Amino acid sequence: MGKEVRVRFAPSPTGDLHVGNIRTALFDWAYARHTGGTFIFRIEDTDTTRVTDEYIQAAIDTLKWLGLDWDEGPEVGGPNGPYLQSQRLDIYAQWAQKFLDQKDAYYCYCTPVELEARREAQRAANVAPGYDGQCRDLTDAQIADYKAQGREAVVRMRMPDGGTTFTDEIRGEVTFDHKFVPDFVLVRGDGSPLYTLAVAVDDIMMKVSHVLRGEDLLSSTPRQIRVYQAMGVKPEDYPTFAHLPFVMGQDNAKLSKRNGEVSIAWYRERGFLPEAICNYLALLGWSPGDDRENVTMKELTELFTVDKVHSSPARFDMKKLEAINGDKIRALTPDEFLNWSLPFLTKAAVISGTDAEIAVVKAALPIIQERIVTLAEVPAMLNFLFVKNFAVAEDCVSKVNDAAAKSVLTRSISELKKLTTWTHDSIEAALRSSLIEDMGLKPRIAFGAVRIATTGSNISPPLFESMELLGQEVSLQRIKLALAL
RNA sequence: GGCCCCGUCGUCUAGCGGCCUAGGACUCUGGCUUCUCAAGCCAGCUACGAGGGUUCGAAUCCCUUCGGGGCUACCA
Repeated sequence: MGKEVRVRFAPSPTGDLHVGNIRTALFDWAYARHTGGTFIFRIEDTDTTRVTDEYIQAAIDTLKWLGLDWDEGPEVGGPNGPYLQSQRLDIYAQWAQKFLDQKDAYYCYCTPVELEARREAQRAANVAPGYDGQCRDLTDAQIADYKAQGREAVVRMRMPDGGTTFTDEIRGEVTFDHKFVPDFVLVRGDGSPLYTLAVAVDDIMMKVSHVLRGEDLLSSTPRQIRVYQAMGVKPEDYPTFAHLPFVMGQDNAKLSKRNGEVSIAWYRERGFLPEAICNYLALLGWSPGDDRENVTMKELTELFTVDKVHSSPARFDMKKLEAINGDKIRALTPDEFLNWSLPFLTKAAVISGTDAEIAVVKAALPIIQERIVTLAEVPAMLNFLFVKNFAVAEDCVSKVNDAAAKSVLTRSISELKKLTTWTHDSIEAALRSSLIEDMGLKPRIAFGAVRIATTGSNISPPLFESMELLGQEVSLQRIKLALAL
């Protein structure tokens, strides 16, 4: 109550940040912003065999792209740094030594092979597997003997008898009996710290007040609390825990490459807007409490509270993400839409980026804004305006080379040639009076032929607007070309 | 196996003992609109995992059961 809110997002970048990570980051960020607190970004890179600099940089870029700005962390610094655990090794070593001195921790000389054998035996005997405490009270002679054998020692935390009970903001009171929380390793044989040591130390030293993280860490909470105790932290100064439900894949398994793309970079390339991703992810495990679904980032920070977070896992649904992305695209201002679209157009080589091209794009975007779901569709939608070697799509040729279509196109040419003003209104008026009224054709038949001739496809943005953008000369050229098919 | 978490339409959710013949959104189906595709509008389909209690009354509280998930590392 009343304590300063400090939340952290602390990923271990062993790969690209995925949907689940980002949902956690989003909630951390939203909570910090909602409360006017501090959002800390910390990199948990104690597992040097799996974390790479590339992944760390990618994580930083992804958070930036999503608009999840942090107050303390990489690049921005802060008073509680450094924010990369790999740069805090001496801190962990000091605490580990203190725990050793206090007899809260002890050196364990068991080898991985021995441990595995004993665990196997425990499983076979149907006993809870876990460290059996063999090295808890070694004599000096035993230690000397192990050392003489050249054994490496890990530092292990002593779990006292009893249990740990804490209140999870999302799940309520949770209790773990220490019978099922074996003595755990704090420091590896090579002297490097483990997650269990580093998180706890950092959360305390960085004055983290609220730990919102994935529910996979729920059962590691008693171990962290044990470290707090050893650090001499008073219970009222422990962070508040809130374990977020998982984001699952379609088949109810943890999200993975197999059941849906998980990397945020993938969504970025596919033309999803950061705001759409955040909006959709916010709805996974949280709701404003009413029927609102479309929220901006700003509204999210205003509405987000932990008590509205679910305790049950949610399945990721691409269709709904797409629907929201479409909504967000439609809500873009013309300039925003232009800025988001340009990279996709140049990457697809539809335009090279000249001012003249951009002017056309700018004029054309309004007519496609409500017909696309992702930005990746923009190139295909506008390609007909820029294509050098225009040709009618294969599967559409048969629709414009019959007698009926040819008469439509012939008449269109003669009518359109006469126009002295070339606007979608004048084009429509000319075509309607000649093709529909004079020739008595159904609009979809008549305009369909013109559409294929001018845009090359039976699916296109609105016809008359498209022809206006194309210009009189090019439009006529293309219709003549179709007539020759 | 043990420990822990979770369980409302296909999916995301609203629901905190009577307002629930369970509401919204996405998907799907049908229709309207319409120059194609969209968008928009209307309609429809479909859910409280099961069984016991408690209560005048339960999706809401309790128990059991079944199902799903996590952890059980010198990963995080």
